[in-house]
Amino acid sequence: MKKVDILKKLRSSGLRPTKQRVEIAKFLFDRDTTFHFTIESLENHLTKKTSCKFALATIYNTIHAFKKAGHLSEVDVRGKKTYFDTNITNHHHFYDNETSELIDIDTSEIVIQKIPKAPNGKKIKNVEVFINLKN
Amino acid sequence: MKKVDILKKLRSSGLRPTKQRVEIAKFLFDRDTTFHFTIESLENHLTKKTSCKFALATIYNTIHAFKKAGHLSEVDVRGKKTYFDTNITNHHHFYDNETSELIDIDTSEIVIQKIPKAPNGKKIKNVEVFINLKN
DNA sequence: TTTTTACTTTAGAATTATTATAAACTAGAA
DNA sequence: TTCTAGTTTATAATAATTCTAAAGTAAAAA
Ligand SMILES: [Mn+2]
Ligand SMILES: [Mn+2]
Ligand SMILES: [Zn+2]
Ligand SMILES: [Zn+2]
Repeated sequence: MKKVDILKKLRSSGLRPTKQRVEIAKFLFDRDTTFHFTIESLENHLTKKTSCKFALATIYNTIHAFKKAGHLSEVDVRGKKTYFDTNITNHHHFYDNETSELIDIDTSEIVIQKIPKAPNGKKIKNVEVFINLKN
Repeated sequence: MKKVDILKKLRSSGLRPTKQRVEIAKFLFDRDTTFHFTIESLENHLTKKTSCKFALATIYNTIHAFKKAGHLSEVDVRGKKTYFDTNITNHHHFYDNETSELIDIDTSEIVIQKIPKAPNGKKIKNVEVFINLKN
């Protein structure tokens, strides 16, 4: 992924390319495998890997703008912190309780043979499979 | 379910049968269908349906004791509040985004034909299917 | 029964994750 | 360069949850 794509992510999220935002966008999107993170873990990575200072509010604001623009998704994980995901396609997860890590599962890797019909007047929006791991 | 069962729930959770705890236990376990709730919704129901006063801390403490004893389970739902479940068997859920309500799905109603194997050195602990509903 | 003890309830303080605020700063237009 | 709207930041506010310690109560001991 080139720098022009980073700028595109920012522009399409309605964000000016400031120093902090470019660093965040590069960190999130300039990689070839999915990245799952919390705001806290992202902050740690950013302060470790860049020479830039980040107010927590800037990280929250930028991540929310990316999410709103569809560049990030959110994953439900037990616990108090919100998990975000750079994989915005429909997919499933392994969750390692020991390490608190998420691992992507492509939809093609899970086949559901039988599923109940939605309650009266409702439709199925999407199906999420969450596989808890143990040692 | 008889009162003796309520007392058994309390005893097996290491809790003395006080007025508040008996009311909470009756409200949660003296019913024949699953009850999904947040601490806030439970507090509302309790103050509405009983003549007893409940400190929030008492509700939190009691629910956590029940959960620790295995009488309640927790469900991951998007949002900030923790959801609890009186159904402690392995099962799945519909989630209605409009009403924020959970509906149980028995494991027999979902058949998974193909599932990826767990990552190296890990085992599958359980599989949770979460079906989001829309109108 | 009364007394004693350990456990419980409670109001309010503390903590944690998140969101809001408003003053100082800056990218990009004019 | 100057101007303006948007941005960063420290800090305050909020929401869910947990902690605390004083006052109350269940159940054991006497
Ligand atoms: Mn969560
Ligand atoms: Mn949750
Ligand atoms: Zn993912
Ligand atoms: Zn359930």
